[in-house]
Amino acid sequence: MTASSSVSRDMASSRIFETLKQDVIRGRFAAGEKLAISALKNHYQVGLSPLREALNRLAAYGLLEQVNQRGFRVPAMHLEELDDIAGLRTQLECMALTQAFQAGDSEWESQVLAAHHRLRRADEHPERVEEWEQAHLRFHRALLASCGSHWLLRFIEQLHDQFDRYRRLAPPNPAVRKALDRQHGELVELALSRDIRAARALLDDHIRMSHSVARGCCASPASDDAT
Amino acid sequence: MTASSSVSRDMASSRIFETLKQDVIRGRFAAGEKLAISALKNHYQVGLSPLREALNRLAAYGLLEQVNQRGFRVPAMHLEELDDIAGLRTQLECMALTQAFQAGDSEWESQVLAAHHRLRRADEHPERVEEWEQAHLRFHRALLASCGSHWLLRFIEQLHDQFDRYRRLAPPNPAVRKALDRQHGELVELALSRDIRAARALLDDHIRMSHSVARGCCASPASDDAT
DNA sequence: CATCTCAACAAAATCGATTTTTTTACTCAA
DNA sequence: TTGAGTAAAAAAATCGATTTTGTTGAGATG
Repeated sequence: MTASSSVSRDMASSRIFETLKQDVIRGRFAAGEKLAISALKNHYQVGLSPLREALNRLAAYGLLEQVNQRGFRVPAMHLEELDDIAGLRTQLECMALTQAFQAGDSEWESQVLAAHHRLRRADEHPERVEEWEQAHLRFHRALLASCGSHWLLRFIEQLHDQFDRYRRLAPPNPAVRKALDRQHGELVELALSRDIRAARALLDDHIRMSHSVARGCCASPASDDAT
Repeated sequence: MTASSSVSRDMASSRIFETLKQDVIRGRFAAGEKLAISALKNHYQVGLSPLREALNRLAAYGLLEQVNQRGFRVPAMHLEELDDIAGLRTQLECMALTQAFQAGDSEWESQVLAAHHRLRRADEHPERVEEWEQAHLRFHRALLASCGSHWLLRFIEQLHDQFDRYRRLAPPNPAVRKALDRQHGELVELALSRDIRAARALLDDHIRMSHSVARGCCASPASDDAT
């Protein structure tokens, strides 16, 4: 197709930004760990300048911390912060959901259905975790996409990334996964019938469930060591 | 004082970040303008690396846009986006205000009073605009500081910066300023008496007033030109 | 024995130069 | 006149080297 021919590959700094972002979210670094810049440079095989630009962007995004003359570190994790993130995420997503239901047109409905279908398909291959993760993210994006607020969506995305950092510490749990998946189906139905009240309650539950799972794994936090 | 002796000056990149941030917010660049990197380098007298790191941070923060292989530009301004920013800011600040009133202790009350006093003092020198602006920002920060949510405060700060970019386009208006200042005083009283309902209504009005002022100046937007 | 100093070391931040990409200006043909 | 093609110019991105700053530990000092 013609569209894909315009794939002007992005800059090294953008590529390394995405890679590092995923690696932080997936917990490939220890919480509180100091990032040795030259080690990263060798590991990812990139130059110093694009690497530093990526680190700066990640720090501004909140997935790294920058200390004055002593480089970058992965933020420590605290139960307290998880609760903050989950609580705010619930409020913002419910807000967006309401607006999305009010403003959503039939194109939105189609996208939600499509995203849900992809999510169910991804569920058939339990071994490909990352594909499911991506489909899951996209489903929730699609559900709120029609809310009409650029900034609300932006903050929700940011909170989602923060939340995922905690959630992914927890080991996979088929029972929970199954329950969450049932909720996804119900959310689609409620979207089509525009049942705002029920959908808000369900989304609240949905996040609460993930929250409590993540909470269990954050309880004994190998957090704020540094040395 | 001893505290100020620990002024380990920050890196060049942080300094230029702050400078550029203020310059964008204060409208020293045209909306939609492309930033010529080497021109900035000369103008601010900094090296390329710290400059680029600052630009990357600003882009991640949302005060600049980064296009793939063609550098950075100041975001265009749209009435539609102003409405989005103002609406979301109202919701988030009211949310934070409620929590701040519930969780605020006497230390918080003291800080609010102190910030309000500084704001009134700054008001006595109408010529020093930036001092008033800073005091104003700090007053609103102090009012919400005890809300207990790091991330909520972070998002509010970000929206505040975005909002200011629009608000500062409007010419100074003594009548409006006076009305806003009266509201600041009322907010302090409502904070001390913990009158959540009244305070939310007042804060809503407060933002709405600034919003409509900014809206007047955004109506004929010299916005998305680029050439 | 604890603490301080300072040199050697390691790491981060910055600079200057090079490489890559985009934009501009121009030529020639339809 | 217009439009495609192309070479020169400009700008952005990246690299390698240098400078600056923080850290460590041996030896001196109280």
